[in-house]
Amino acid sequence: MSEILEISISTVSRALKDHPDIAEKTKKKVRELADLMDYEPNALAVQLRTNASRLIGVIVPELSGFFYHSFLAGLESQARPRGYTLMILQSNDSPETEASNLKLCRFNRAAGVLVAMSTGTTDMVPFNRTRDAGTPLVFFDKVPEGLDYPKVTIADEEAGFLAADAISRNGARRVLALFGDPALSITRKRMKAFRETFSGVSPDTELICRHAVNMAEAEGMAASALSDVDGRPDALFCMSDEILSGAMQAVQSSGIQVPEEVSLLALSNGFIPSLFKPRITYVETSGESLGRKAFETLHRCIEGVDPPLETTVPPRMVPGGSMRP
Amino acid sequence: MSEILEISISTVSRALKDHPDIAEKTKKKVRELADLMDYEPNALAVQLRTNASRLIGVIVPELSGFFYHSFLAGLESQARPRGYTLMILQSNDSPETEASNLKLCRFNRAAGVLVAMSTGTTDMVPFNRTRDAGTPLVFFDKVPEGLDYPKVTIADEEAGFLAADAISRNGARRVLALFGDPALSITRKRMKAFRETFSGVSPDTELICRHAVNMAEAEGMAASALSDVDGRPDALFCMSDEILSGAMQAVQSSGIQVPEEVSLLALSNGFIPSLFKPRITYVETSGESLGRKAFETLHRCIEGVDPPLETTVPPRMVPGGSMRP
DNA sequence: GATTCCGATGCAAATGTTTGCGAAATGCTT
DNA sequence: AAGCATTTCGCAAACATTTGCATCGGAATC
Repeated sequence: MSEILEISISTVSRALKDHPDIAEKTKKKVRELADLMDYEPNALAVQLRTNASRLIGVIVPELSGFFYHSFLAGLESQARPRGYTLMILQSNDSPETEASNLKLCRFNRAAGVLVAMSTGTTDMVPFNRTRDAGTPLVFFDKVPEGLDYPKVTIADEEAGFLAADAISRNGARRVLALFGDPALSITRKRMKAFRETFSGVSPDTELICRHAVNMAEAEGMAASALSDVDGRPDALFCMSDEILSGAMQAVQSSGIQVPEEVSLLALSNGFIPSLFKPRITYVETSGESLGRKAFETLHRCIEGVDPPLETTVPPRMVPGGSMRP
Repeated sequence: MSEILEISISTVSRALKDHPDIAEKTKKKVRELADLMDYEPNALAVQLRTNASRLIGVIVPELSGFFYHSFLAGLESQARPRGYTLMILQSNDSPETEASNLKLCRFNRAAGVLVAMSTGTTDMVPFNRTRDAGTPLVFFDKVPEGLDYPKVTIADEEAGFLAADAISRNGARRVLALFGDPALSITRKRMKAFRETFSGVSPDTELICRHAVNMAEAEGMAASALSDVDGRPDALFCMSDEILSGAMQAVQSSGIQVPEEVSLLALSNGFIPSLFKPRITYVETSGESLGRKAFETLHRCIEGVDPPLETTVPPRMVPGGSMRP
């Protein structure tokens, strides 16, 4: 270090951190030399000593896909300026690699961990273990049922409500609503809200709810419904981008006109709906906002102030041209 | 640690690493106790001592884009099993934050750094600085012109060739080819190869090349060409997902039939083309493979063996239904 | 001129590992 | 039984930094 060229060693440390104990002129000298030889303190040593890293572990089921990416973008945009850095791990929907990812976070002494649970995870032990190790843990998007951990999610109920309200006000008579995997709490919540507001607000509209577990299934369901000459739905709702992608295949194949013959509404991040003409009207479930909120609540945990246990990001309607006026 | 319960301290270290010096029975005892009290060595201390972290810095212009997610997914799938972990940083296409990201990588003693350069970066000093600090550095996708650093890219020339060849063999008479920002080396390479093979293989086909800098521009160009009654192209080429997305808006609006009235071919990652019916035929420029290759060459650098200076991932035709048979 | 006090700086311990080297213990050979 | 090799283990240094406490010089006070 610089002490060879001048004097001392701990003085350098203090000078760099602007400690009041040391004289202004030596501070100045140290700073000058420091950036002359562009000195960079060894983060590992610092973190070892202070036992506080600036790493945030992020565990997601999968990295491909549009949602988590916008989430990461939002998260990074918040974390970066505060000096935090993201350590990204994907668990491939396997509880085992999820657990090993958690282990990796502990191993690296992450300042905090953000996790979107894999679909099949039921065992909370690995999570409790990292919490007991003193690492703040907050869930997002795919969250566990209990209330032990802070969670930040899209306001699924509100999104379901908004969607159902818009469709029923649009005057639909028969609507096909496609949902995702019923094992996920997101789909259960969205579906519950959707059904309830529907039966409340326009009880005599025919509502068909189906579950599709992937794009292909969604396409199949939409195709068979659209080809049904007598009972063809006049409105189609898709609870996610994946479902929407599948359904759109069927719509395009069928040659049915949007919105003249069928109205379309989706819950989406916004990207997919903008690919089609007319643009699909959607209720926005913004990954970016989710990322920002997630950082915010994790940051609170790290700072030691208790964050709200449940925070949600509000959805909003984004009009396109896929619904009859 | 466990020495309180038994004996010694460095023995524990050696036992855990299966050092030949220590007896099998004590190894066994140590291991048992270790996972009984699920002991996790402090990565910070280890890395400080050995001066070798398992962090790979990844610097990209932006996280929410068409391409980098699949890249990251491929990268992570390789890095994870080898015990490496990803630290991702976005530079927002600003050379300054790019430089500060590089600094962050040095600061955290990253084992290696992967970077896709920002558009406007010309100053190589920050890069040289991290190289001089002993951190292996490899570029991917958006790479600098010189030959100093290992680079891994899509084989742009080959992709351009494949596309041009397919279109001309398809019997097009008039083709509109939409390219991206001419400032990017990717678009220059793709366009050069495209034009050259075209003029070589079917010199009397009319070829119109245009540059669009974003989705909206691409839409505009495609729209005006498609609405030109006399000179409407019978084939449309898009050099990227972004361009394709824009062009598809125009195609859908125009009501022109694909592939009966116009053939369509794109260079793409594969996701966007699958959203439309008929599926768009495309030359695959796989982000995942790029990610895997990128890890491979960086890994070689880290291990000290010299990697090839330029490696490319070969494109391949993926037939859809958007070209006349 | 001695005591006190204060501002400025250095010492050394501590963080949790790894690792070269030496020591103790054991076994084997004469 | 002594010498030697071999196995098994502990000591201590090193990694780069932070921080409580001691020290040192000088100024101020009496």
